[in-house]
Amino acid sequence: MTEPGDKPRYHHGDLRAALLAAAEAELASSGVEGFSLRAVAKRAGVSHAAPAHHFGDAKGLLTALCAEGFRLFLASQQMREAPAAPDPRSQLLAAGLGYIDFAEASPALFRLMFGSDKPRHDSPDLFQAGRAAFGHLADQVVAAGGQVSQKDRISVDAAAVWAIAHGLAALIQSSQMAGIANLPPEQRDAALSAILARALPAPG
Amino acid sequence: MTEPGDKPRYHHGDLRAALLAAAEAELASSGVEGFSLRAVAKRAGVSHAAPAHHFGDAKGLLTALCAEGFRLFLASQQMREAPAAPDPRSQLLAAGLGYIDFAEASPALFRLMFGSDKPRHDSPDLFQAGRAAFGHLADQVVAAGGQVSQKDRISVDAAAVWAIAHGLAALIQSSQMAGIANLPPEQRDAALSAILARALPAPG
DNA sequence: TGTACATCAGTGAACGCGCGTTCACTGATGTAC
DNA sequence: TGTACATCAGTGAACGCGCGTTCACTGATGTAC
Repeated sequence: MTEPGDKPRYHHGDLRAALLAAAEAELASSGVEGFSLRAVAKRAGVSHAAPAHHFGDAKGLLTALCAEGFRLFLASQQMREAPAAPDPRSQLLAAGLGYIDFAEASPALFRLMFGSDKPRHDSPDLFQAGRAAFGHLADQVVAAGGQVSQKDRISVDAAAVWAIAHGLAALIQSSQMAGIANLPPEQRDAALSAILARALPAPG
Repeated sequence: MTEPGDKPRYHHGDLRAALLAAAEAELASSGVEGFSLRAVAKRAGVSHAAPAHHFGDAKGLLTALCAEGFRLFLASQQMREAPAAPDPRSQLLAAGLGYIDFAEASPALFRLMFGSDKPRHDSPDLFQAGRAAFGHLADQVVAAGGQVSQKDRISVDAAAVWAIAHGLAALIQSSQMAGIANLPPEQRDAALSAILARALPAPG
């Protein structure tokens, strides 16, 4: 992506990052199903063979974008936690709101992460990014007094919080809960918090 | 789809239904993103121009399949209700289990219905089928003592039940809750019911 | 019952399209001496 | 500081592929008389 005043240079400088940004924009505008490598390259102002140098093939680019998505996803949760009250329960509800914000703000990315076969789900980078995002949620559940898995089993507390946040996110993302999503921000947040709170065992 | 012993006839008889069945099978084996009209026609044993007579174009076939999916989705909920205890609370939990069963049994169809742009979401047939499925869930919530929307607003009760069922369904469908999904059937159902029950206000 | 004819359902060849990938290339960069 | 050279990053033309759609056609069906 050449900045307005720049001379186009043969070597880009940081094409990898520019391609990821272009891919995110392209995904948002064309959706998972309409996504193409050539369109991303065009958006980044580069020949369509260039991405291969950085990502190998098309799946590689989508995999990297998906991992990036999990990092943004985590950041979205943390963005809500910062201004919230410091008690664990408030922090957990805030994380839930951040979870939903992300799905609403980046629906195509959300779909890529949770409903697409295109990324390589066995990629270590992707695995680690996903792990970090869900681990954060699990930590919040524990802090709020819930219990989380020993070994691979997940507790009812953690599963309930996760499921309800994910369900709200997915339904809003697919325009199936417009009644709530279209409320004024404060009412929206209050309604979502009330629903999220159902997942918690004891009313703090 | 010609039965083993049949002579292939020029006129199929009920190609529309056969194409829908082939489309469902093709979707299951190739996924939403790999779905193609030609593969469906091949699977149904028919030239790839034939579907146009029944569905217009590729989007038309996917739209019809999606509507069919909502009918199966409703049936899956009812399948669980039949053997369950007749009290409203048990019936609602059963519907939730049926909701999840469907996503697990037909993940690609679930994705087509909830996470794809390919079907025409303004199709009256599709709209009606979706409406019937969600209306059923809403009825269950009301019967179990919750309150549902006046006008377009949805109640906290209904949204919570819907969100938690949907979240469990979506997460299990994308292999992100294997810890629960892989339990032996009875434990699985018990765990899911316990989580679903969180959404309900009063412990009946 | 038989024939003519309109309508319908499926065929198969052809079309243009956008896609991901490959490949020989070239311009830019960095390093060794 | 200057030159030679290896390496890297991006180009652009070409490839083959599968796709959805179109179209003239033909076989089957149903109906009117």
